Amino acid sequence: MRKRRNGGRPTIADVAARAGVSSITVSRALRDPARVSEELRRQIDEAVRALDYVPDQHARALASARTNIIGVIIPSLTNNVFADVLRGIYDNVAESPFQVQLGNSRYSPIEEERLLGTFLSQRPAALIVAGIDQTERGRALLNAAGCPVVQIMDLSDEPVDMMVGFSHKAGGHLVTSHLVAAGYRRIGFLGARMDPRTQRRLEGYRAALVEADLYDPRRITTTPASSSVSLGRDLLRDLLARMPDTDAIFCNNDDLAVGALFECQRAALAVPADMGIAGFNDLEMMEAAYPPLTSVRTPRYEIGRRAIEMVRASLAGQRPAQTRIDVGFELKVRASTMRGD
Amino acid sequence: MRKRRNGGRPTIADVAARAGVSSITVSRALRDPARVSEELRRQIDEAVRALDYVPDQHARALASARTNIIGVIIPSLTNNVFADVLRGIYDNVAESPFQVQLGNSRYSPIEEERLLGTFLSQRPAALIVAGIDQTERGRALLNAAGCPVVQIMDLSDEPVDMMVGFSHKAGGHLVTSHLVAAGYRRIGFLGARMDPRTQRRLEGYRAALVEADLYDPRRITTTPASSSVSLGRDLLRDLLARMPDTDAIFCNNDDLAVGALFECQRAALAVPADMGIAGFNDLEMMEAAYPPLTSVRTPRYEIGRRAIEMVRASLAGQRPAQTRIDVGFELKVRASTMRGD
DNA sequence: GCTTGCGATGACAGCGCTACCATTAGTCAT
DNA sequence: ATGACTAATGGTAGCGCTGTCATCGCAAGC
Repeated sequence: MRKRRNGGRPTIADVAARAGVSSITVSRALRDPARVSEELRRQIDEAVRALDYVPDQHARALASARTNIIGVIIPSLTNNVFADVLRGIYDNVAESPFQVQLGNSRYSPIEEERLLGTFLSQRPAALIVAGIDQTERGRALLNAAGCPVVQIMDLSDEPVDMMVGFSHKAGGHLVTSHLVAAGYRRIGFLGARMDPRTQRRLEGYRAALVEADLYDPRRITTTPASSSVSLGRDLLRDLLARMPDTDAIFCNNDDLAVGALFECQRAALAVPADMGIAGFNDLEMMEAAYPPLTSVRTPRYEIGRRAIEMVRASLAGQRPAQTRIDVGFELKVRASTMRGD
Repeated sequence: MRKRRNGGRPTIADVAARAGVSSITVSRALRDPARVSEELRRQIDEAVRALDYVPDQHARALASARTNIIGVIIPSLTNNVFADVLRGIYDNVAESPFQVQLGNSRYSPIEEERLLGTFLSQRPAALIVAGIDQTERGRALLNAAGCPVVQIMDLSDEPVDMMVGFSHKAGGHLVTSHLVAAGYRRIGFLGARMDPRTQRRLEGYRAALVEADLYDPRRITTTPASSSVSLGRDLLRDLLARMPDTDAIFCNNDDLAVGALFECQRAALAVPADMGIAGFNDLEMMEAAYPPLTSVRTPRYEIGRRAIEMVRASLAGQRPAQTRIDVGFELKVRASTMRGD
């Protein structure tokens, strides 16, 4: 009797023996049933079930120099925005033979580059990375990846391969223009983290205010700290200390907007009369706040879903017609910016 | 010249040739440097660097029937509670040779069982699972896993292997007793999802109110829907429609508490005078709310950190002295339950 | 009837690594 | 000096699967 190191799990040879065929036929029946006659296929299926056979992924990967791992690199685990994207990814991978390998770059391009190296050394089936702001070497790694690559959350004119996202600058511009149209004139900006996407939203803000001839850089309040509700409170407090006549704020994150709302309540500033508040992303809580908060709804789950869709199509040999998808966004105007004048 | 399927990556044989040793010595030098003489070790290190050699994980796994994958199964990606736990896990795995494989059971024990099967078929180095409420077969799988297993987030007297968590019932009891002590007499319960941990918090609530002779099951409002801020608003509205004299609520999640706060503002109910509000978990936003919201702080990051710590100790052959760790919790009393009477 | 082509199946040789055992040289007690 | 042991290194044989080529019928075409 042969000694087994694998804890008694059946191998493809066991299935083959039971089905009365060679192991390579079992391998084919499993990977591409059409290449095996119907009768053998039935016998093999029976044997697989009877033995409770599960293919060994490592052996498969070693022999074929291919895996079923989709690497996903995102900058944050705690940011709800990415949680929704991940849900879109995991939900749509669940029924497939693929597995997700998740990496957290913590908003550091260096860390992202390191993760890319680690992931690529495992020959992933595909790679999904958040953002378009890789380091030079990171981009080189992606270009040489030899597998489908999807950049998500943002848009640029030079995708490494495929891309699903929306324009953050346009989003920032839209919401800021809305504040102007609503009658606000001294509009501030609250920004946390200041990662590249945040920067682009700020650019949109700036462009909209320059157009309206209302731009005043002193109303921009940012911090490298990561976004949170308490930070929204603190940033608004800072801004009002410096520029007490500010009459509206665009918060680059919904967390900040909620924090700012609480700070207004604390300072007895009426929203939207004394202070207009708008956020970005439209997390679920925005609509439930009192007053409900204006925000830019971004289709985050959809981004995850589409990314997996593109990956699966590519791997099935059907490269999607559109390799650069703009999923857009939608301004949700709510009471927090409806000034009654 | 031999054909390579691996895209030209150097193998252990290349390193061995360059260092002038056999490949098995390279293998040893990499895995357990102490078993190789210092001189060879130096030469091998040099060769590894020169060739930019990265071991093939799949070949390693196949040959050794072991991997460096730590499987983690959690019930939700969007719940901030688990995001913090994940952060604790990922942060503490980053510097190790281990990799995390994440599974999302979506609060379904069946799905969890399926994931356990998938993960175990890959012979993980260790498994971390949320909760103690596995299916019978899931528990059997864990018992037979043949690797360290850590159950997290909860406590029981029968760990499969190791355990890091706290008592949800005690947490629910503590916060409810606090409401009683603060002078509230008609205390409601808002609960979403009603997963096992939520159920235990409800048990704590019930026990505390029975002790105080204030228990009235009609004040319990629950839903299987998943927790959210808008749900907190809706549940409180329901509760007040049925039991308008309710003077305080324990919300089984902070989301619900924030939603309830907004609903009080909408209904012009003063917090804490007309309505006391307490949550659970103490997410960051609780302290920033107006008024700041009472909650039970749970050490979520710490749970992730300790789980990895236990796993790494076990795998290093140093089984931790304590295999069942109660990380406790802390009641954060804030203005939302400080009635001035 | 014989070639040609094609679909279905199998034999065999690895993929890159490690378990296992063998070998060698050196150390120590007797 | 001998055997017994240890530390350092190597040789060999797989781990479980798939790529590649070979083989075998069998139908179609001349």
